[in-house]
Amino acid sequence: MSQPLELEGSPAERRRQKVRGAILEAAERVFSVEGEAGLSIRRLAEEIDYSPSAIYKYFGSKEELVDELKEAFFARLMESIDHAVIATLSFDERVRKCFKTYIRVAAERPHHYLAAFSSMGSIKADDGKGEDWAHVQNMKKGQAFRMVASLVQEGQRKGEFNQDMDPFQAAKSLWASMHGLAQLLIHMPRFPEMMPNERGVVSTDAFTDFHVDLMVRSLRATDASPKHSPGHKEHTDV
Amino acid sequence: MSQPLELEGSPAERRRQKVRGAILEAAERVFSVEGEAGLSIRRLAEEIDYSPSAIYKYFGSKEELVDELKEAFFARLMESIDHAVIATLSFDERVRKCFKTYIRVAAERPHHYLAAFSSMGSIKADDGKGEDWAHVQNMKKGQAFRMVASLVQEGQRKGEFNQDMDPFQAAKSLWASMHGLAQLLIHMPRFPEMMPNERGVVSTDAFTDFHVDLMVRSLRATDASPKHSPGHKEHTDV
DNA sequence: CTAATGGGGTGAACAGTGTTCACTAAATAA
DNA sequence: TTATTTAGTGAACACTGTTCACCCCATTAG
Repeated sequence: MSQPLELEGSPAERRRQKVRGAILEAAERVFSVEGEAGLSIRRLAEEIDYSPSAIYKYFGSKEELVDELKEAFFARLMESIDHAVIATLSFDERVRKCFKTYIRVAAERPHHYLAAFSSMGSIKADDGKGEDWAHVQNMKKGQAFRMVASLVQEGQRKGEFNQDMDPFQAAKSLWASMHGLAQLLIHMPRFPEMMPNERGVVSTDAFTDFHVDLMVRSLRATDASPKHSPGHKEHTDV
Repeated sequence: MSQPLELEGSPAERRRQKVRGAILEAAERVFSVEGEAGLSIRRLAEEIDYSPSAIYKYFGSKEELVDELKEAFFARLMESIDHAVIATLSFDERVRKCFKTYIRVAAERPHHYLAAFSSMGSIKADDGKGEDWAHVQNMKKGQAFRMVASLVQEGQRKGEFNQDMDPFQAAKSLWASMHGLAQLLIHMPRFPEMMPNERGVVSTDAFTDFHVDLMVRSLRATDASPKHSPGHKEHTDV
């Protein structure tokens, strides 16, 4: 994945990037196991044999450092989904694979995923200006959304999905459902086995399949007339 | 809500409970605004005019104190849902009200809700023994689940919901979807207004309605045969 | 080739945090 | 009244993120 190759720039710059890389690498190592709580500047400094204050020559703050870890994680998440979706043929399987990959990757790197969704501590101040979540929109240019939304649109064109909903609103709702399961799986790994009133324990994979199945069902075209649907279909291609 | 009345027990015990109550009250006050991050023992001590170490005569640790706040919150959440559901007549509206109340209360007390779902820091060690989430099962005796599960069963009896699924698995899935939206609303309050490609901003209420609508749709009976459903119906009444 | 400059690296310190512990002082029990 | 709990205290420990004056050396300017 990471290509050491030849660091570009002057030898000074190369040395700098090398140290910077070492910091990030060590940070990633402890963060993936112990999370932000276990990642202290002093410990990090010890791990790379530098003084704590040295780290501040490379990163303005701990938050800045962790932000870089989160960003890298999100890039990998998107990459995983892209990879999984591209290699899938049937439309139905493509949709399912997209959701399942998201949930699986999130559960595989719990600390990264949780950190990515935490304004942490004092909840992000809503400054009124609509940029409070600009990072999501910029994040791979909102690629995740466009992908899910376009899958919804494809389903609508094929007549498999309800045409009476806005694909973007649907994508947001689907995201919420994915996010919810991911979060629960992280916080309580035994969640899927809970309340098995038929014989046999339900595995994480099996429950994820079940959840995704419900998600897909919620999109299906039905003859039942919707009571109130705040998403009029507007034929804007994505 | 809170009834001061006559604290039971000896005068000594009464005084003790009074101080304990003052601590909890002050803690609740700052926690609801600033969350666990803003709640420090020293600040709390200052607020009630005691020394920091005094607090440890009443609570074993900060975590223990916060746990009590969380528990109280969950009790209120359940109460709100109960209240909302009982006062609703139509089955369809009852289901919707249940989901919407959960999401609304969660979003109204973001710090409490987030704290309640955080093993926080080093993710809860999975000791193999199945008690890792016992607190949820004990929490009002899993009342929330039984309520949702029984709503699902009612729908199945009425023929409105798909009979080919286990009500408990469905309840878990629905919980995940609720939880996901609640979480997203907390972390990005402007989430509902995101990507409005038809005219007009989508309010939180409207988007919640939309999401709940998809959740209900996912339960609806269809003639389409399910591909793989890990929830065989077992007629075990709840 | 020498001299000045900039920047990597350092230890000490500041302001916090949760928590413990020896110690009073007061209220209760005998 | 005496003995024994027990609420309350201040100081300290071991942490945390972060800053600051300083040193030293590599790179660059003259």
